[in-house]
Amino acid sequence: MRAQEAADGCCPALLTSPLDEEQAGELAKVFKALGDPVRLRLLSMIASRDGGEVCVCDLTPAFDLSQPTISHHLKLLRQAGLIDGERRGTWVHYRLLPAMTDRLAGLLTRPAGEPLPAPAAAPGGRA
Amino acid sequence: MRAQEAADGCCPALLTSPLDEEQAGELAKVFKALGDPVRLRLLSMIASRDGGEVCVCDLTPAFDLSQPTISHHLKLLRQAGLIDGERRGTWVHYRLLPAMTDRLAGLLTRPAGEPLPAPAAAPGGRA
DNA sequence: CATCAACATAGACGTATGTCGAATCAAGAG
DNA sequence: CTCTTGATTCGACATACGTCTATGTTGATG
Repeated sequence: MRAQEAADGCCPALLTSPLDEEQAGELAKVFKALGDPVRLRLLSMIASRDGGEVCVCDLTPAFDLSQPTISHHLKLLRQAGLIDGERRGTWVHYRLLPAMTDRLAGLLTRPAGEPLPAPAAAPGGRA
Repeated sequence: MRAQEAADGCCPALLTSPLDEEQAGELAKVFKALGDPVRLRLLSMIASRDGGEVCVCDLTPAFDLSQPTISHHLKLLRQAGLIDGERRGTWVHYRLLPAMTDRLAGLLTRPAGEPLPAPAAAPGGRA
């Protein structure tokens, strides 16, 4: 399965080797799930709970959006493998799946020994 | 936990404290820029270059897309603060801006001492 | 069984996004 | 100056996305 991650140690190595087309597609889904302010806040609220679980009834009132919309965003986060939900009685509790965030963090972390790209000689006024 | 180092400068601490609405909007733009397979591969190709710079003429033929489309994606990556471009003579060279990827990596990295959410372990009342 | 509350799903609608071809701008060669 | 090559910008279009209202499903309660 994860054939090429062994080549660099762990993961698909976004920053150290050109990304495979298939890997790029998989990763894009996850990043796309993070590419929305509402979902980012939802993930943040879920992840920062010490117990690790948050009831939807606690999430919904924090936004100025309808309940189905929140439910929709939670579904996308779940489909991206970032969170998981479980029904307990009347309420549904969501929790973070740290495996995915760990993987992303690893992808975006430069190897320690990697030389930073030498900055251009004299940055001028243009950005 | 003194999670947030600065209001807008360094580390909004996605996983340890609820994300601010404005921070979420800013972050979402960056993640949205990463939420496309083509852009992920472009970023990967640029970042993995040892010299740190890649000519557009090297990037375009790697895709089955028109040159304007590649240029469009590069523009989005640049607007997200992930890469920067510089024209040298006929060709334009792009390079990674590691500050942004470092920031994202930090956001997605859990603090070492942070207790991982135990999967349905605590039967007691939730806080 | 009837009813209510918490979430999820379905369909609809406006906007954003990815893509293209054509036009335009920038730099070098004849 | 003109012509060619590299790259961005522009205008258009199909699709995807975020949001809503309406409806369905699940579980608790009387």
